[in-house]
Amino acid sequence: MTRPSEVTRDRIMKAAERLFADKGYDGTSIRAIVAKARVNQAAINYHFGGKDGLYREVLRAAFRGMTEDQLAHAEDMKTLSREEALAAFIRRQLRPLMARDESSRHMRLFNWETVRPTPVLRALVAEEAAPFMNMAADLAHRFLPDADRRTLTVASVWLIGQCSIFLRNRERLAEPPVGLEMDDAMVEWIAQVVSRWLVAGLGAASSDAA
Amino acid sequence: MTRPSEVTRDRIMKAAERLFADKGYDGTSIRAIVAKARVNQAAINYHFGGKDGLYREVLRAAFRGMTEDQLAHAEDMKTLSREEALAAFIRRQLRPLMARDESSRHMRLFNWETVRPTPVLRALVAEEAAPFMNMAADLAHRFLPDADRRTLTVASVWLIGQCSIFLRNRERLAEPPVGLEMDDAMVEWIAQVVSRWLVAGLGAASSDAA
DNA sequence: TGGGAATTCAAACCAGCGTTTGAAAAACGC
DNA sequence: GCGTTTTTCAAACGCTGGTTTGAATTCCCA
Repeated sequence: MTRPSEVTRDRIMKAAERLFADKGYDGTSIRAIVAKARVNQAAINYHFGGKDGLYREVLRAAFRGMTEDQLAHAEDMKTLSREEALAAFIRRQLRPLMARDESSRHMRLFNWETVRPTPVLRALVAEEAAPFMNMAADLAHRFLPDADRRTLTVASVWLIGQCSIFLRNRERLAEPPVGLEMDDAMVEWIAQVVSRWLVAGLGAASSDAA
Repeated sequence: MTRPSEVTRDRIMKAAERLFADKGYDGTSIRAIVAKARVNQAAINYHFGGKDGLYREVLRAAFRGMTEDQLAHAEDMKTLSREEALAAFIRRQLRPLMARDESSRHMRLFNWETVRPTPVLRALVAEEAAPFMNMAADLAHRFLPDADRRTLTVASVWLIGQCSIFLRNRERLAEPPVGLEMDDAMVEWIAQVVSRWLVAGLGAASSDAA
């Protein structure tokens, strides 16, 4: 576990996860990673076979972690009303705006993929993202019990995409002409408002389903 | 107008607009542009002062065009019910999925900026995007007449971000595990469904506003 | 403890990028 | 038509990516 080689591997993963989450794949250079991790430049190629391999590994770990998060919350979700469950779902999506912990980084990594798919890893993403998709699909199903598969699919994708504009534009939204300072209170409030709109939207749809 | 120098300028703009719309700023290289436009590589620097200058010009033109589109539709919007207006707004956002005409390219360019802000041009974007923001704000206001400024702002941003996940992931969504083939009928149908959810969501909120 | 494998390291390599250069060609005004 | 300006062009420059190299070092186990 704490073999010397494992620690550099770990240092690289940690540094890479942070940088990829903040700047995305293209925005992160090998040299930036090794500087942050304080390891030699060739170490990435030695341990991961290249930048792609490292990214694959980081993304895989992030998805695993995120899936665990989701599964852990999935139990709570069942005890919540569908409205509360949806609100929790949205709040978790917006959480990276305030928190800088591990699961927030995972969420931001995932968000890069939803918004700017990395050419390298379609297969992995498709595979690992499935549990997350199911989560959203279950949620949608609670609001649209009579909907067909296609409707549920679109609803899931739509729910997952709800918050990316806020995540990707934190700094810009703070400036004119928008002027939304993203402090904790604001994020919490946005989560509430958006949740309310979504609940009302999907909730109404369930009653007048065709 | 048809001075020889103008034609190469125009060829460059045309090619660049297409490539930037498809691949974004970082994904598009000078060499790709000049190959498509069939002009010399130095022409971009000569006519636009560099890649940044060219992008600024393309983006400015695209925003101008898009603003015109929006203003043109703004009149129609007033004659429509708020529900129909919202549906039209969403349909225009999704239009780039089916059409490959000029205004679709403008919309896709704008979408790149909402989703992955270019460091170069914050000022321009903030300035030129204002009319589009106002459009969304007006729309939100019709559903939330009693809402405060902050709520309207969030609602506008939220509306603008609704469709980016569909625009940016056309190819991926077509594959498993999602499997949404984006033909014209599908796009039209998605526009309808999403519009209905939004209408119901914002419509309900107006009645129980705090 | 000795020897082979695993790991680190500084340095270089190579490809692609945006940009610059300086001369050749074309266009323009008189 | 001529001299000047504008515009094109092929080539190269400098820089930053990711990757490779080969020797030096460290680790690990017989």
